[in-house]
Amino acid sequence: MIDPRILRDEPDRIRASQGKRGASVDVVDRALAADTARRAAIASFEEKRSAQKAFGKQVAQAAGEEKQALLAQVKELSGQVKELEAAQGVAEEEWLSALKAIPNVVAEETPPGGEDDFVVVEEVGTPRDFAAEGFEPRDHIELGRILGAIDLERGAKVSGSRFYFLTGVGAQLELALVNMAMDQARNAGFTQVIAPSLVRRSAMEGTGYLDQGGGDDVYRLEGEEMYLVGTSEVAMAAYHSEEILDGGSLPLRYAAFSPCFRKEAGSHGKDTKGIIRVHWFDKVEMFIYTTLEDAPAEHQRLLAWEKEFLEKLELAYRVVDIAAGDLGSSAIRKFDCEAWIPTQGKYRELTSTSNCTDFQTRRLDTRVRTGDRIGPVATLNGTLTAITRTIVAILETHQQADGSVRLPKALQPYFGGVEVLEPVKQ
RNA sequence: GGAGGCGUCGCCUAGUCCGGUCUAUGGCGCCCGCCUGCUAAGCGGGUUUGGGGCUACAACCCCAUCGAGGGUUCAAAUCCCUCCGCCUCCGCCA
Repeated sequence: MIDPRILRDEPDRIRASQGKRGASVDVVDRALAADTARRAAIASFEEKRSAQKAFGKQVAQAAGEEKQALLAQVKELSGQVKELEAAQGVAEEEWLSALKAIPNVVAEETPPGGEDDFVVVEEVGTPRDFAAEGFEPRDHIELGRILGAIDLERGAKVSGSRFYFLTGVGAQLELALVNMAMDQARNAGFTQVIAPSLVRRSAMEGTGYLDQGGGDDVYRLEGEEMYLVGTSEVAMAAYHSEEILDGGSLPLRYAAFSPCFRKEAGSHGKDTKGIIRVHWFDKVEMFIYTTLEDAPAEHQRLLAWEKEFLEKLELAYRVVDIAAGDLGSSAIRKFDCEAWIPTQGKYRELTSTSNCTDFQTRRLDTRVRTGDRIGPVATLNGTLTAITRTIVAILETHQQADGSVRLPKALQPYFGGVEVLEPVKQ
């Protein structure tokens, strides 16, 4: 939810942002009108209410005939107050829904346009040239099979399509990656968190995931108002909801591990093979609470931590600055790190970091006290590692002609010093 | 899953049975000032949050806020309903 003050004082800033997103400006006019109507409704109600309260005091002191007379008079007033109160409620609701329909005001630096209008910020490392090395790379499905690391057949048998078992070195790989990510985060001053992946409706609602397409991508528990999170961002954003944080405690940096669940509705036919796009995966997510002023700098730090992790894994990747129209409603800017996937011959998203400013906290009612002033807090999130895609990139990038896979140096200590994963079958 | 108890403006607490003088009591903590060689003590004052009006986003006035949302009533912290949370006991379980 955007700051109502910006809507009132600088509606053109929002209109410009909508333009950059390629979205309609109608929502802005609707919200402005709703704000005016709301304030009028508040004024009428409060005026009558005040009169009623004054009357009430007289009633309390009066007795006998005088009291009866007063009661007769105040009864009508009471009816009016009720009506005006109801009208105010309606106006508030309309205002709130209009306000919620406005996505966050994109950053000045955010490229305008849609999905294809991203800007490549940098390319790090060089994709391996397998032709020059003289062999055809195997895809992660084949590698996962011969290493005994990924069992897709049984995943489908037990849970359905887009499910998998990580087995043997595959399971080891996940644990190593999680530990390496958590260690990096801890060394950078993060608080490590294991977050619930099942949340109540208010948490899911507060982060806005139910707005987008009515929550098409979100699993809901049958017969209960509980939801499976698609990212621990949901739990971590709700973590400090309805709290006033101490200004001195900022920035609050959390590294949260949780399973993530996505229905992947609408992506039928995309990435149907392997573990690039699955209904469930585990992830270590960085989540930050900080001041609005510091948010852009913190965003860069998040990006730097993501890059550090990918570099330790010796992956070739690029950083892209996502265009306005491709941002979620809560982000003002987003960077994706995309790793080179050899058998696809292209870069694929491995991590993503967003600056959501005070869009989420306003809705979840998280604020900060600085001195004697209470003000808004910014939240930012960034992937440290989404296990399945990280595994895909590692296996494909570091494979050797015989089907073995070299482990990146930084990962070896988390693997008992093992340097190479050897095939266990052909 | 069953039974019972509880939820008051940072923390503790009075008030809830019997609705109006609750503009919510008192203590602790914290802030400002006074006093005192310094400190402590003492004394005086302040200390929920959101919204609206007016404006310098000051002061001031108003409205809401006693876990949340409804209801009854001229009037609700107080009565009724629903939900949420916490605690105790039983059952079940890792």
